[in-house]
Amino acid sequence: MLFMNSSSDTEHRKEAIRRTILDAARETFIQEGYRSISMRRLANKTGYSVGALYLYFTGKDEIFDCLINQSFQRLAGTLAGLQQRSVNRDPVETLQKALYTYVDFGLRNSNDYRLALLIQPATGAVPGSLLSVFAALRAMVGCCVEQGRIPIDSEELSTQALWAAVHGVTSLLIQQPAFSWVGRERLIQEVVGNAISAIQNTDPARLEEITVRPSVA
Amino acid sequence: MLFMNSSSDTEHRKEAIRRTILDAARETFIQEGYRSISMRRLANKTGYSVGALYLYFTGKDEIFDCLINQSFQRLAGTLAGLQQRSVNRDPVETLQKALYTYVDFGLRNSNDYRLALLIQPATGAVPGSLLSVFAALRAMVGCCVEQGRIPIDSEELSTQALWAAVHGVTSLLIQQPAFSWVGRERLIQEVVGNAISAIQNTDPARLEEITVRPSVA
Amino acid sequence: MLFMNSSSDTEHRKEAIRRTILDAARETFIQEGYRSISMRRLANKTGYSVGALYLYFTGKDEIFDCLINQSFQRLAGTLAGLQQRSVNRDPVETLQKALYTYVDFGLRNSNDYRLALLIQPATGAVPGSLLSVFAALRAMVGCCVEQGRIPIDSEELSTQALWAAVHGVTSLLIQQPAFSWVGRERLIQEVVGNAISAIQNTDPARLEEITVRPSVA
Amino acid sequence: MLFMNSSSDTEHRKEAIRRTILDAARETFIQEGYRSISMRRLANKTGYSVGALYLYFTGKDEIFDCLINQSFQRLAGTLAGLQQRSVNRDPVETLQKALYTYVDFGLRNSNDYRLALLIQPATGAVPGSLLSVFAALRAMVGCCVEQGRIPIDSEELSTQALWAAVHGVTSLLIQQPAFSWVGRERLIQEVVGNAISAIQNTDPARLEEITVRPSVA
DNA sequence: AATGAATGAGAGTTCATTCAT
DNA sequence: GATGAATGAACTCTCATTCAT
Repeated sequence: MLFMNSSSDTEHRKEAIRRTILDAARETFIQEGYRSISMRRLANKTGYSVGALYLYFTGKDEIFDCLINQSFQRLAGTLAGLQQRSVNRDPVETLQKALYTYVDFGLRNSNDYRLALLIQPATGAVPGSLLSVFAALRAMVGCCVEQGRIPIDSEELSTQALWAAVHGVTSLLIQQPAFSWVGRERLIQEVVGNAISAIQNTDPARLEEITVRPSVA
Repeated sequence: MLFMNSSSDTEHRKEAIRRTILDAARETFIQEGYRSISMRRLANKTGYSVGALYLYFTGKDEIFDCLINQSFQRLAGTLAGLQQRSVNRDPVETLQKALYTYVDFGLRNSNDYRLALLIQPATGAVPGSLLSVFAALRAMVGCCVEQGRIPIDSEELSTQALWAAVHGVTSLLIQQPAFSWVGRERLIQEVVGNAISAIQNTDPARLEEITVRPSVA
Repeated sequence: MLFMNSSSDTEHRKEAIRRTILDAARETFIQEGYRSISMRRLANKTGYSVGALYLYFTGKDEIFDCLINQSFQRLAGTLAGLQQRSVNRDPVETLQKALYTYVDFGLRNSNDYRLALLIQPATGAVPGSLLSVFAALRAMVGCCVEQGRIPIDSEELSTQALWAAVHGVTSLLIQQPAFSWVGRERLIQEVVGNAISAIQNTDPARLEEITVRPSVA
Repeated sequence: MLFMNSSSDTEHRKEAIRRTILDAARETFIQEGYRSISMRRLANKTGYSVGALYLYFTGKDEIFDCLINQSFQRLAGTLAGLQQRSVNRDPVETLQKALYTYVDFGLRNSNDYRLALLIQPATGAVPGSLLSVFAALRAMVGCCVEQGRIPIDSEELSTQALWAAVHGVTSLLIQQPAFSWVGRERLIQEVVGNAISAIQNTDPARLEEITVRPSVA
């Protein structure tokens, strides 16, 4: 009886320490920029020795991956919750809310966002948590399609276009804070509004009209 | 008389060598990725000694800045030329061409694009060449406004929204090549098309409708 | 009465666990080479914790020493058995068999052989098990002397020369597998044959003839 | 004129420093055993910084390789000189001298010898300088064959057997200095004498007689 | 003007060993 | 008796930068 939960306890303790380390990593990261996270610095911040970090993570990469996944899983969860709570509401409005949520999330967790989307990933694979975020968006677009608010067959395309729109404004605001933006809010509203209204009118036929594709030397 | 131009000559020589170094840097950069550029490697490529690089540049950062500026000045120039050559054409169509040009440029010079817009700039200042690119876009939008194709007073806002749109699709395609995009071309056309049609309909009044702004915990 | 054997039991248990650990060590050792044995890896293989290893061994060195001794005790035992079973046979032939056995043993247990004889021993002492192997060889040479097949008084010298011969071919074949050996078997037969025939003719007088001893600068 | 030799001078200087570093490496190696050569320690010994070592060598491996090659090239050179100077002498006597020289070399440069032949080489390739040593021995054996002192067609086999013999005694004396050897000189003479006399009598037919090849469980 | 030499700091990672529990 | 946690020192190697010549 006494030891029944021992392995479970161990797991819990281990997980708790992993969280501690990740929190410190995130903080260091926010304070000093992504450049400054070295295993040694992280060890100092956490109070652990360098070697101890390797007891909880296989290496630096895993720490980075965990940071990113934590963040984006939170976003994906928020988006999923949003959809569940809005089951009888206007799906387009819900989608719009989701886009705002996405941008807000990026701006509030700009370091994670940078880490996940702006820094060349070592591996070419798309992080699972990012796919979850995309999937959540796509599910919302799917609702709109079901209710006839978005042309059929454009579900994937429209979702990708929406992603591009919100990512564009989010990353520009993060990476170029010194630019003379017309108010952040106003720009965000413009971009989100444009994206939402555009996909509602997406007409495959229209695409055919555009034949001009310039080249750059 | 004999030495009158000496300082000018010196300047010319200096500038020529700077160009030589930058060319080698760009090439190395393209071949091996921005991560692998070290001053030593760059010295080997150019044939100069490591120390010599510091005679022409204050350090690694300046070399990077120059690379970026060179690239974006080229883009800005291309866009300006586009406008000049399209003086009697439909300004919206010209603008559309410009957006495609922007995306193409980013995809073709993905290393430069990454360096300029996706990697945290050491200094907060926006590079001048990037401002030039933006200014070129804005000039085109201005033409549209002049001809009544875009609502008055939304010039700055619309340009920023356009930038966000093209930057969004460009950077996603660059950074997430492994994602299962619906064809690149199709996505680009969708995004550009959406952005163009959206700004034509931008209605300040519409913005007021949107009052919902969610928060993320 | 109840506890009389407790210390003996304890000893038995301890010894059993030591054997378990050594077996795992040997296996790891064979699979991954001596370089890769770390206490952590060994702990994983055995299922024990790292700390537990230190309850049964004073440290890594003792584990290595035990491994070596185990192996060479096995060889010494094999050689002794060989002699016992060959009590009425030609002692020279038995000796020859023993030499082949030695080489075979080295090649088949190359990791142990490397560990014992090719890697600088931490302590200067000759491992006891190695002395046993030598003693077994020497006993066989002694038989040959007794039966007049080898000149008297050269027993120790001859045994050492034999050892040198078999060790030479064994270690070269182990350490330089890439060398273009005339077939392994052929070389072994040549070396063993040479050694056997040479000691039969060892003539102390002959040694005196050799007076030339060159020096290397 | 002034700069004509500049690259040559540079090369000379570089080579000189390489030698300095190698000397220090050899010394450290001799004093503290092969285990203790780390780049840091070597840097301390030489007075250079760690990074500086990498200006002259590509890494630790190259330093090791150079140490080994230096030594064995010296041995190969000595052997070659021996043969040249003994052009009209008894080739067997010259060969005998060479074997003594080999053993002496190993004992006097025991660290190099250990490095080259007793420590598992990282790469499977046989070092070139070791091949040179073998080639020198083989040339001498070839002389003996030419003069009818050694049976024809056994040249390669005999040379390998000789190598095994001298390597055996050399490495045993190096690795087991605490063993109760009958005097070093006496053992060496026995082994070399045996080897020399044995190859003179090598008879392919004899090999056929030996059919017994035991196995070890 | 130009260089080769040199450096110190820092990177990620692994290790044998200890010890409170 | 046994463990999980932790450490500190060690490892090889790379870097941007400086400076005497």
